[in-house]
Amino acid sequence: MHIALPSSYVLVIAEKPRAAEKIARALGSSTARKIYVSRVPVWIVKWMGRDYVISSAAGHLYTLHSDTKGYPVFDCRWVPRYLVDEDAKHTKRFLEVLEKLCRNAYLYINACDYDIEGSLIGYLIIAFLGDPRRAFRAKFSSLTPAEILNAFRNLSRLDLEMVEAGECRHILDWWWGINVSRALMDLYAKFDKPIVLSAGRVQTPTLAHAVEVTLSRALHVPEPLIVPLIYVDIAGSQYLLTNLDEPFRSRKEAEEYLRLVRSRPIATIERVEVKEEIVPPPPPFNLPDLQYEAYRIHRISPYRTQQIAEDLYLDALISYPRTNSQRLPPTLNNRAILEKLKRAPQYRDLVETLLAECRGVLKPHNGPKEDPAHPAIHPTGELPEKTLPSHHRKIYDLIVRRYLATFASPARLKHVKVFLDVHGRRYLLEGIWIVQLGWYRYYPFSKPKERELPLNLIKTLRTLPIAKATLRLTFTSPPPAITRYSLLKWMEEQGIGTESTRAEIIETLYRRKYIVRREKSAEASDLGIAIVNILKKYVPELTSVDLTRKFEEYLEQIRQRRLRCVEVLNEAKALLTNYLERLKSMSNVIAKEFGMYIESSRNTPPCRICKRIAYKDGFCVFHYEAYKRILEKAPMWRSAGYEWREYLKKLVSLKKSGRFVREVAEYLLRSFTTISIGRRSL
DNA sequence: GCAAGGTC
Repeated sequence: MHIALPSSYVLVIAEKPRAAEKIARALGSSTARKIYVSRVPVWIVKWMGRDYVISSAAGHLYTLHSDTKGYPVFDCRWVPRYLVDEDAKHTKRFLEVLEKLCRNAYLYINACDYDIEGSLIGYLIIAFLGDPRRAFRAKFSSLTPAEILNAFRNLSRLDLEMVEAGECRHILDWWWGINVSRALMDLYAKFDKPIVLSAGRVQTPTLAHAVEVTLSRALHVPEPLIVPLIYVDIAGSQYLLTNLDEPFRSRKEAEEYLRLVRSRPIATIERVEVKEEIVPPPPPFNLPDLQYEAYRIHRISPYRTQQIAEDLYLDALISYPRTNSQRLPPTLNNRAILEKLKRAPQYRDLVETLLAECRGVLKPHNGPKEDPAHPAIHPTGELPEKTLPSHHRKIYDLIVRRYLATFASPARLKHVKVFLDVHGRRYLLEGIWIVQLGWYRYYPFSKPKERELPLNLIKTLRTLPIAKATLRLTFTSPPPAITRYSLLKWMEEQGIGTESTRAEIIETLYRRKYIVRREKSAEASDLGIAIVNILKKYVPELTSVDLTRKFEEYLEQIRQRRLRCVEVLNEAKALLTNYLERLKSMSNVIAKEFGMYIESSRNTPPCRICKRIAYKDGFCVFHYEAYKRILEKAPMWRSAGYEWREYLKKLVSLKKSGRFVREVAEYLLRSFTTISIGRRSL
């Protein structure tokens, strides 16, 4: 059936099709009619006696662009995205439909998400295709009918302060990012054959963090630690105690302690703690929680998880995944979803147990995080038509189980902690029981490992006999290696990037080969280290999260009309021009600096160990730093019983030694051998 | 080609 548009109407512009639908249903309830124009959904409703046409963008339909080559470049302007972005072809349809709809509209309402980006997305459409003088803003913080109706009954004027702040943010990011990226590529081309490089307000601080972790691992000199291993005997079984005090650094002291323990092998019970813990069921998933669990349990990267969740969503198996909400709305028919899930053999028993357990009362254990547009991720109850690929199946299973678990009863644990004293040092013996399985039945990935202790017997005792006491030599560990997930978490903690961009920005760092896989984890590459060190020296702002903080302050001032965008831009332009001129004038020096960090057979003079430029004492920056640290820690190792040569050998064999440390230790051993053989031959 | 930000 063909439905004609009214001859004149109020045009409502939402940010995305799903929001348009919510608005249409709120205003028009059952009378809302939907048509498709070029596959873009357009809703027609009558509300308060007026005709409304409701359609949507698909995120940003315009982007900043400049035709100017080289740098500095500041002349970017808004252009339709599909013209300059191969991956944005679909935005053409949306833009053309809005262009048509704008022609017969007598009023425009910007009903995009009520945030800085939404204000800008809607404004640009109205400014380019409609008329801002006949436009209003609808402000709602959730897409519930009540909020939407309230927003439309109380329309605001266009929020031009928000628009100005949004545009300012876009331009600042573009100026900093494009200019510094171009400068880097230019400089690199003087060192080696040209490659694509980039830098930006979010990616560069993240890379700087990756570099810091990588270097502190690669330069890690393990320190020897001596830990007493004490086994107590309880009713014929042996239990290893956990050390609560610092390990010994000196072998002599540790051996004295051991002699003391063996001379009187008794542990005194200081205190026995018994605690019941009630573990509430988890909230349903939002996207970050799902990404965290997928990585923790299946080692699936955050980016991949997001892609898989989108696939599952497009297959109608789960709800919209790009949500920050940990809440299931009361309107959701959980009963119906569970009944449908029951058709899957692997969930039938679980669902039946759950329904029996909660006697049909399905109350989700909602979390605190909310999202204006979407509920928490949940299965729709639809079942896959064919077998899902392995990773898809794992993600789907996580979502289903987490959804079931959120309705289940709490789990109950019993913790027992026995605090002991052995000759002045403190130890712990721990037991844990699952008293009631609760939600772990549905979501076993969080179930703790049980460890039983003869508690009743322990309660009657004041001492425990020591069955065995020895010393174990261990070594300090480097910080854990970076992973896609640890970077994502770091960005979240720092408050840089957004929900939908973080995972992608991390992929950019891998694509540029700034971060590379190494064994099971990842590390910053020489290229990544070079970029960070060079930018730290010449464009320091870009390597720290402070730039984001500065932007945030500026934008807030613009929103309060205490500052104008043009003032902020003038300041940024002056600063950047200065930096870029310096980079240009120093280009020969900087080209050489790449050789400090990146191995190349053309580097002269080379390091004694690798093909970087020698920096000091014949070593490159990294091997020199490692050499310095090895010398610093030598006394500590001597007191643990290692003379110089044994120390170096141990550094070579230890897995915990940093890469540069091991290479220097190998080198020192090698040159030591060469010298002694040389002498003998004399 | 280069940013970061929306969403498909």
